[in-house]
Amino acid sequence: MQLRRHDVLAGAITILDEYGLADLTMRRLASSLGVQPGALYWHFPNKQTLLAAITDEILTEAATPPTLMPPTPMPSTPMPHSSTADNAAWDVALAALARRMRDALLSHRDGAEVASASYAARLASDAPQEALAAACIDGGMPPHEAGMAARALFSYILGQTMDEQSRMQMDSHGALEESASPLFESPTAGEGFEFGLGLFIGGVRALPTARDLQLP
Amino acid sequence: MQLRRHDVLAGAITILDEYGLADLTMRRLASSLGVQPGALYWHFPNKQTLLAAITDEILTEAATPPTLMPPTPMPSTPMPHSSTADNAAWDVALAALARRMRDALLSHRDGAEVASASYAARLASDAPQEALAAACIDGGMPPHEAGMAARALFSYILGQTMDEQSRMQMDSHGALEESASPLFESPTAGEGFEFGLGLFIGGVRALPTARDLQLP
DNA sequence: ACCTGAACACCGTTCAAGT
DNA sequence: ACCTGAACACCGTTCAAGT
Repeated sequence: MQLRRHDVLAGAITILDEYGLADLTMRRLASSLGVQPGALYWHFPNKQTLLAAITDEILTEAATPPTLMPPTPMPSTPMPHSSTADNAAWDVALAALARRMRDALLSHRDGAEVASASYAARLASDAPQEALAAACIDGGMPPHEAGMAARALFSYILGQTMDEQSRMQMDSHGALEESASPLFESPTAGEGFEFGLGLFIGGVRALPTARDLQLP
Repeated sequence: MQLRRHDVLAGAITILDEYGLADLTMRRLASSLGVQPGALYWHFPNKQTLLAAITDEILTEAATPPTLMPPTPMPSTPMPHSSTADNAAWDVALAALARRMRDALLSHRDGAEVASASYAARLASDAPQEALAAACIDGGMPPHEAGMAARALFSYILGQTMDEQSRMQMDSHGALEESASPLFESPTAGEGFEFGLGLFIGGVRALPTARDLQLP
């Protein structure tokens, strides 16, 4: 049976989920696929690129909602409120997108760390940021600002989720802590993310006002 | 001449600035200090801890402003507006703190990446987040929310700065790009950071209002 | 086209033994 | 207390040669 690019990717994700990023080595991946290490380099030029492919696999689906198959168009029933071109619930859509990305990262061990490394190496797809930017544009933001807002929100999603995930790993791996100054009370799972997301969206909502004011 | 912990740290930062994180190996650091690799392990238990010490060195100073030596107390001149206990310019202070942290990270090659790794490993000091939280409390936020806001803002600072820094490195290392979809127009240096910071602070400012509304 | 065999040039970490 | 010498157990990557 010949090895296909997709098999390498799937094998890598399996090792990631089961043993974590530290144990995801090219040699270990090769032996789990019953192949010599060098064989992997026919399918991927290097490890960084393989990690970026994992990142895309994890996030790209979250960035493109299932297109919500219009539930078999019932031509007789007129949709209420569906005629306005401008999406009134842009904030709901933006928040939903952000949560989908967080969930996708959390659904794989060390997912946020892998993604962070891939984006730092500038090898992963910009689809997630573009999806966020599109939601901002739906909210009436000019494209340039939407791009910046999307990048800012995505930075937050990656960083915050990485933080949560490393906290999880520390907790499961024999937690002791609650030491000296635990930065006040640690928020429960997801509370911190939701709070930061709320701040961000509140900031976007306040933007038209802020433009007249003086930003600090 | 005996090696001291501080010398190891200084040597590591020198290699980081000159050659980058990829070239900062324990063996290379040892030979630059004229010592065997094993010697480093008397001063630091492992490489991760050394990297965390670098992170603290880079960020702790930025988190604790120079205390603004009260310019030789002139007891005769009464300070105008200085009697209010509540800091009215909390947003200015918060933004200034965030900028100091960004600047500190940018002042060392791969600084944001080193910090990101250290915080992911949960080995770096929480002083930066605590400083941000204190500024939020000065703005009237309850401690629990201030902690969450500080974590969120710090995640943003780390992520966005890492993004900028990796972009810089790509630009200097033979930039081609401006390819297919450059996520609209790339912001000029610092513009992206300021915009996201403005969103975040706008969100904090809008918090009391938002608490009555329904967050999405 | 896809993979093996085998090497190259490294890593981080440990630890007895020295001074 | 601080470091050497030397090893252990790995890495990612390359590349002629095979099929």
